[in-house]
Amino acid sequence: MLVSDRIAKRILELLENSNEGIAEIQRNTLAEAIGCVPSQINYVISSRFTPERGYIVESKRGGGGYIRITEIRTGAAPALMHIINSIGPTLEAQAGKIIIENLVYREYLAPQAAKLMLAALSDSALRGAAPEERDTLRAALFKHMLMTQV
Amino acid sequence: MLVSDRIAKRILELLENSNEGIAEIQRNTLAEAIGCVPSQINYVISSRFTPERGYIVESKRGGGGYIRITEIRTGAAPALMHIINSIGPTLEAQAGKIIIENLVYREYLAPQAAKLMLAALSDSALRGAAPEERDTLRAALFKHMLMTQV
DNA sequence: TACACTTATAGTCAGAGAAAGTCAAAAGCA
DNA sequence: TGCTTTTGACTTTCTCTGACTATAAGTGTA
Repeated sequence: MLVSDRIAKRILELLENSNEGIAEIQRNTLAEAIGCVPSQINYVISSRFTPERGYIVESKRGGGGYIRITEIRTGAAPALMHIINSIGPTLEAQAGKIIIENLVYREYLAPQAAKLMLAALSDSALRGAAPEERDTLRAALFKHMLMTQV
Repeated sequence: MLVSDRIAKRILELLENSNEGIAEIQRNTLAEAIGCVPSQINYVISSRFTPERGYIVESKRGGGGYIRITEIRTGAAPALMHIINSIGPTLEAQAGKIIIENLVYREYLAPQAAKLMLAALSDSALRGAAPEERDTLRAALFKHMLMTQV
């Protein structure tokens, strides 16, 4: 299992074990527990715990510093609308995949619907489109499909 | 025996030896074992492990990368496979709509899934693609999405 | 008290490394 | 001759690392 996956898993565990959906970590401590350099924690957070995926991240440096990751909790409809609005004119396959997985995790999307959407957004399904059009198309497809779930 | 045949055979073996019908390979490793260039793995996958033949392919690049080929075991819905195979290289929006409505009527497709698919196949979702590409794209999208419902 | 110095954190960024993907040209075959 | 296979150069994506920077809190001293 990748170091990044282990870090993400650990954070998700902390989120699940907290009633408020808050995980508060100390960067150096977590890095040491996982066995990686501290900056890799930043990498994982900035690549996987973003606002589009439904997280708020705050931190404090210096003595008593911390990183706090908060899971945004709203109903399904506002969450979906938020995502639809936050997706720009283009969307990469991997980014779409992570958003969908997160929606399933938060039970805003049925696994069956998620599978369908993942298939539609995959590179292989969009192979028929010119490469420079794919990300635009993917964004449009995703928005249209999400709209049906609101 | 062709190199491509040996690659395909190897993947099929992996699929058979897996309970879930999943073969996960590392492109470079397999290429080395077979004794070919890595890109030939892509060639074999894109020419033989297609949705029409009942496979779903996912992959990840970078450290810890992989290619995952999932075999769809069509127990419940041969009708869907039949439709996937009967769709040619292009598909018009109206034709897709009729097929979907029919599948819902015959209860092969949940209304929720149907909505998602209709949204993805609509002209408005595909307006980002060049007009001459749309019907090709729609056919590929439809096949990929149907595969997930088998 | 105000200031300087020290310690304890976290953040940033560029580069290296580890895969997979793309595409067009060459080669092989029916 | 026309389709399929094979090859390899180039691209893209994701991960990991470490040096350097920024900020907060604690501590001692004038």
